[in-house]
Amino acid sequence: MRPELLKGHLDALLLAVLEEGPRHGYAVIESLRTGSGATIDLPTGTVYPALHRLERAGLIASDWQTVGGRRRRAYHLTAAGIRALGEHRAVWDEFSAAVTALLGGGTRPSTA
Amino acid sequence: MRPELLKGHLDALLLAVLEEGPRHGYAVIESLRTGSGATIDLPTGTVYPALHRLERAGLIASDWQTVGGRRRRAYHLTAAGIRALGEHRAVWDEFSAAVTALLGGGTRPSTA
DNA sequence: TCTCCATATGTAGCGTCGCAAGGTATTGTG
DNA sequence: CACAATACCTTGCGACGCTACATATGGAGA
Repeated sequence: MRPELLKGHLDALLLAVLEEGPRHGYAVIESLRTGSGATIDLPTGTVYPALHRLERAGLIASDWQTVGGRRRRAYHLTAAGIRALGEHRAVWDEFSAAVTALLGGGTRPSTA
Repeated sequence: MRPELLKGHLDALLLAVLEEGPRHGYAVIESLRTGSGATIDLPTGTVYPALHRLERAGLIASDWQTVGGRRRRAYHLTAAGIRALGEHRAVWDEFSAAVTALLGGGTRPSTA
């Protein structure tokens, strides 16, 4: 699928994944892929900067761990992040409803 | 709502509106607003360049009209545009299903 | 008549942000 | 010793929606 479709929705997805529990970057990518049926499969160059952005914004926080000699950075939601996730969900509901309505308005043949 | 959410979906919406019948730019904006319950309310600086892009891509075509002394440019779908709209619908279905699944995965409290 | 708004179209430049590409380091395997 | 998998990071590009501005006509109101 065209990648730019994500624009503006990435933050919501990252927050939603972290709501299920703390994850490090690599694991976040895994969760997105499995949770979406392989539809959402993001490169590290997309996810890591996005996580940094969210941390800078105070929506998530991180702790460094060392597991088997490898350094990991585990992210978890902050209170502000939980709030933001709620807003994102509301925005997504409204946006997706609007787009679905407009796209289905013509002949909607697929639903048959 | 945040505007960048549209990224990548604008073309689909424009094609869908034009599927209902030929429209000029101003009317396209109107149709999007009314068809989405005022959620999708786009500035002309967004819509006109997008229509030009779609025409350059061969997905829509235009005819100049003069109605009441005012020049209008009426756009209509081409065969390629109809095909593209179908693909856009499929992509949207997959994308929105994936995002909805991921966003609802945690606690989904709103649906009660 | 003059002004102002709605209609109707257009462009230039900016900012955002996802992505491709490249880079570092460790553990384990052959 | 080489190579893959794990795990992290950054630079720079490109796409594209938006703000702001510019232009022109018709009709309503002062």
